Amino acid sequence: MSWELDGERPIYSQLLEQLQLRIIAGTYQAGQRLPSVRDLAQEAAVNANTMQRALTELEHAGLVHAQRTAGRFITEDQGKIAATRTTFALRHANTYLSGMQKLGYTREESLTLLQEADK
Amino acid sequence: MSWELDGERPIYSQLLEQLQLRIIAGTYQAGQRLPSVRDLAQEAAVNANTMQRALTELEHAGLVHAQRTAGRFITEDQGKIAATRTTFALRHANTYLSGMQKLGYTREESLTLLQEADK
DNA sequence: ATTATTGTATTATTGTGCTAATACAATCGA
DNA sequence: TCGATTGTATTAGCACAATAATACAATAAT
Repeated sequence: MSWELDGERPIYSQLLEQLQLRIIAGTYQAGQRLPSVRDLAQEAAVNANTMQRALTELEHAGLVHAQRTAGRFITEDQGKIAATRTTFALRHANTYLSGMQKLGYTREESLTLLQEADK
Repeated sequence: MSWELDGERPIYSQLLEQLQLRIIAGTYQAGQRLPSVRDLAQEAAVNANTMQRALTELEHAGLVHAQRTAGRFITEDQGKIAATRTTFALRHANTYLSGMQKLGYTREESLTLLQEADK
């Protein structure tokens, strides 16, 4: 899995988001040990400090916990992971609906458009 | 109508987006004259240069055109405005679907979630 | 004709995200 | 025991968004 980064938003913020996604998607399993800050930074072609910042925020979110010198570990709380997934999904839904509303689309129009939309 | 700005993304980018929205929503009608850069800047509590940058990009998008000393005017091409609206809507739809896909939701799950979602 | 307003350009300064290069304390492993 | 690896902290420098303060040419209005 690759690290997709654009110059639109702060890198640490994008890293945080993708780390959360990997936990939700199961790329990093519950209880599993994460690669070291330096390894993750190198993997993402990013400075170690920037990755460090993302991991610190990820820890504030309660999805990982650091053990001084042993490394970082994904939370074992499956419920927390599932809750995060739901939170993300609802946020996406609200973002879509409010965005469409600002364009003058009704709720129904927003739904029907989605059924036709293809990538 | 107020100018909602957060510190997440560049201000000029948010201004551009909201200007586009106002044109799409009809707050600024086709052919209508825009307030001056300085007035718009003051209204948005933003530096004139920042507003200027947003307007320049808006002009690149073809939605407005500047007349040296008379001011800026919204395009009279209704089709272009409508096309912009559709483009925005499709982008929202794709953003939603791909975002949900990254969370592991199927297309159907994404649709049903949306039907239940409330603000 | 003169004045005010328009878009536009220029220069300087500030704040911050990001990189870079280390340094240190803790502890796991050989 | 001792070296390697861990998370963490610190300092410096660069790039750029944003602010601030003007300045100028063109032209609409009076």
